[in-house]
Amino acid sequence: MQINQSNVSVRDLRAFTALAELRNFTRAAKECNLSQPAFSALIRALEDSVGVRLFDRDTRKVELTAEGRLFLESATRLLQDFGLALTDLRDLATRRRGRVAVAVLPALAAGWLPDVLAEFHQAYPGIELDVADALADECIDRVRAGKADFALASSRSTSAELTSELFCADRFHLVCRRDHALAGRRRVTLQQLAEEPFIHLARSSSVRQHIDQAIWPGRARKVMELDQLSTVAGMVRAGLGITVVPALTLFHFRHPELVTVPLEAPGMVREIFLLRSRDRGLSIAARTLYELCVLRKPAMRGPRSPA
Amino acid sequence: MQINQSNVSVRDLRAFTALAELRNFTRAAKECNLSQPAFSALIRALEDSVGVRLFDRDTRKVELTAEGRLFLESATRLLQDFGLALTDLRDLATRRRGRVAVAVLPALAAGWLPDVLAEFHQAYPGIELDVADALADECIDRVRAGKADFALASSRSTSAELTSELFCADRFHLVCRRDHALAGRRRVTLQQLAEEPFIHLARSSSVRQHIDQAIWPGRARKVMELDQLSTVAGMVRAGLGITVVPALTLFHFRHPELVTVPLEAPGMVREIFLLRSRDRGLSIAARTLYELCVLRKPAMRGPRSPA
DNA sequence: CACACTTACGATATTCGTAAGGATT
DNA sequence: AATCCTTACGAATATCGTAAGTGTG
Repeated sequence: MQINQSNVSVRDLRAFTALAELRNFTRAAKECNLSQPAFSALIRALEDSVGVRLFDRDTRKVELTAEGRLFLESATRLLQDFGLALTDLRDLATRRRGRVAVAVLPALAAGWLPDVLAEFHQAYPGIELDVADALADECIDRVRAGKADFALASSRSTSAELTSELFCADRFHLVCRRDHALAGRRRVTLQQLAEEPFIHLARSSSVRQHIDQAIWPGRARKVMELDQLSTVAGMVRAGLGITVVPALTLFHFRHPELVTVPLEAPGMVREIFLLRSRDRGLSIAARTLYELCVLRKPAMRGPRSPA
Repeated sequence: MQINQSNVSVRDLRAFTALAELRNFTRAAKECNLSQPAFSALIRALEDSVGVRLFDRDTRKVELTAEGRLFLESATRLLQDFGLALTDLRDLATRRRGRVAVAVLPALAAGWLPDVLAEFHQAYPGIELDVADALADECIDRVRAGKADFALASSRSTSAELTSELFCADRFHLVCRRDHALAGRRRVTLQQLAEEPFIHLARSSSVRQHIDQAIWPGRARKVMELDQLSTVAGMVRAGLGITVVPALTLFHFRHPELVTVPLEAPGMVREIFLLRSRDRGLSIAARTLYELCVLRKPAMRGPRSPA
């Protein structure tokens, strides 16, 4: 007997239980796909390893010893537990079970993500999904805290813990009423919007920040400032002014009275990044969703105007 | 990945948990007494075996994957359970734990067994003892039913399930008062007792059966018939008669007014047998007590008269 | 003498350690 | 340059199957 350096394998336990059940070396050996002498040696090695004789055997009879009976209980339970552990693990690997948590900008979460998640869920119905629609800072926090596997946010990571890669570039569009002077254009420029009454989003939104950077505040004729894009849509529809929003939010403005026109403003792009922890790799489930997101990523130019 | 023929060993799990804890191949390898490359190969083989990547590793960092974290829980529990199973088993093997059940004739159980058990218990205090003091038939039943590991009884086994070996031969002694005519003899014969008033045990006792066989009933002057030997002792002491009992019961008659004299009756022997199941081997604890019983067995001639 | 476990032994696979390679800080 | 994981490869070890051995009913 080695000094407590016993090395018992799952196969050993299976051999043991097989012999305990069949009480016959020859048949148990066949069950384990081993020659009978090899099987015999295996059992002997196991007995040495645990330090106790497990079977009383002569040429006619094979019986568990009292100690063997005790060990059989343990061995059976161990095999069962191991099997369960392995099943769990393989369920994860085959994506039959699992969990993915993502943090996504509200615009993407509402407009683009649902179809992607639907596709994902249909392919892997056993995987639990956790979506947080949050602004950039909270997205980053969630990834950093391990509460999200990855995030789609509009700013790069601030710390070295996260990696970021460009996911898509969200270009801006004019939104106006169908009867507006610019409604028929294929493109519009910032200059053409300078004197238009403008419906703004709150200063805290990333959209507003981009716009303030491009159209310096003094130039635009601000009519009002709102928090929700759907409210902005209502205001524009009522003829109170125009607005400018990134392509990914245009789904808020799909309405027969409204028209969207791509904005000609080369530098004016809201970049969206895919953020994830630098050291903590993605789980299989998370990686799968990650890959699907990349595969289904919105076209870089943004969707055409619905007009 | 093999088709569900995974063979994982305890050593693999230990390596896995070591690496999960240390997050460093070199140190974990040392912990497992392996060269670092061998350890690396072992981990890779384990990952292949379970079919899932368990660690994310580059040259600078080793981290569990999400799947690895799940498996760590299982592995830890499995190792713990295995350790417990092994400890239990080795406790049995080293006789630090266990249980022995014996069925023993009342005479042996009261007179001879206590000292043997005391010795046994001192040597192996962790082993639980179950003693049934029962007559021959019940002793046999208990062994056959698996309720006793072995028995000391005064008849051979009736069935082929049990093996019996002669344990000791219990010879008969006269018991009389110190002032009795035969009290001074070194030996007495059956003839010398023929006319003595005789205190009998009940017909069901094995002692009585031996006596009835040797001294045919008509010849003895039966004074009374009792169930308990200690009552017989009292009657003899009161001068109501003599009796004849086997050596192993003489402890009932140790009294200043009583004398015991070996009986000269060659064929008259109560044989006591050690009985055990033919196929079911003895547990380590049982075998140990068995061996001690044989070692401490009463001398074949029976003890000298205390006179 | 037929069946079932054990021993013997040469062949095959695995596993090991050393040394070299490659990547990251 | 130092650290740490991986690859390469010959050597040591373990395991396997065939065949002979042994004991029991």
